[in-house]
Amino acid sequence: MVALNLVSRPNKRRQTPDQVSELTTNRLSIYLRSLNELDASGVQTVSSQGLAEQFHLNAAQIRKDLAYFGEFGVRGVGYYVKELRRHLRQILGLDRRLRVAILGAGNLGLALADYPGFRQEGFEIAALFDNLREKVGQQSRLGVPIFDIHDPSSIRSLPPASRGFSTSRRARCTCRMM
Amino acid sequence: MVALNLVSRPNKRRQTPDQVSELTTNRLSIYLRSLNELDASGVQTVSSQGLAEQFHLNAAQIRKDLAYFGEFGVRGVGYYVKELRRHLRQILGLDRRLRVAILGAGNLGLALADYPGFRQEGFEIAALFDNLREKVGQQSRLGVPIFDIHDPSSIRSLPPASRGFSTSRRARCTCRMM
DNA sequence: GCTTGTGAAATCCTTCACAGCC
DNA sequence: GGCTGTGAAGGATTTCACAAGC
Repeated sequence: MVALNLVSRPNKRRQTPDQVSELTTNRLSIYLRSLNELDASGVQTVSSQGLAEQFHLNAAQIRKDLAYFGEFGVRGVGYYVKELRRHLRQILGLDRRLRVAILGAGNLGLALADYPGFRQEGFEIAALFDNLREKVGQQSRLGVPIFDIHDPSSIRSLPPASRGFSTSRRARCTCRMM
Repeated sequence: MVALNLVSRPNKRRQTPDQVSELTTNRLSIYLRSLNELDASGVQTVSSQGLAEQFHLNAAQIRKDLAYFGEFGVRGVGYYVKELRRHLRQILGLDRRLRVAILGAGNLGLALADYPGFRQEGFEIAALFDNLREKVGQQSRLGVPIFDIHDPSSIRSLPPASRGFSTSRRARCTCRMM
């Protein structure tokens, strides 16, 4: 059993609005993936049309999604990839390290804990939880410690800088990889 | 990098409708998870209200979602858990074995390939793909074979019964676990 | 009594179309 | 010329409210 919170919703009330639709924020994380690639390929600017074609979306929708958080584009030019990427990471809350815990330290939990792709995106897998006594106290190959799922307070033994989880209400994982 | 297709959308045109909203089908798989648990606990019937409270949803919405595919409920009683579960599994296409491939045979891919939870839900992980020469030809601990990602035709060596994948267009994974 | 199924109303989301700007 | 930002129109989804049925 695995719990992860990868698609971090924006903080309520960041720079703008009352309520951002979840559909919008889901798309933002899609745009961000594309911007990461464009940036890595050295592309400087991209138009809403360009993004739209990639994802079979409507260009106006993309502009609306983005305009919702500010005026990031330049008329006649499009969006500067680096700049938009920075903005999206901030809007999605990916500009700070996000500490995450994984429930279940079986093969899957251990593999997820050490998966480099998460770290790369700014997620810090800070702890594993399991209900098997013999696992508690152990750690993953890369050193993620395993705690007793029935004794959440045991996490106190973590150094304070690593505490403070954003726990998702349900043990449910909604992740997009690459 | 991992590609999985867990939330199987219903076949276009099963028993009813022109177009089922993806929002609806996503919720169906949420209901199904709950029904699995209720069934396992021996609960016989559940009302739309009962389901709604669990997920912070509107009871009318749940009734609409379900009524879209037929009249599964009984007025004054609710829904029979076993029966509704069977219907949902059929609607979501989980009543037949679904063959799935995973791209990437790293730690994560290998752990996913052997994760028992998938099999349990009727998914058969039939193949792994990787681009590392030394991995091709190997297999996971439980015997899922690894193929060359650059040579998809190599999958021909699988016994015919295991062929025929539903490939997702993008290497993207949207899975909910438990 | 309680609960479903469902039109109608309300709300939310997407698309169009164009003014405004580079 | 090309592209963004955005009001308005159009669609879709959700919620309300209640008739119908057990």
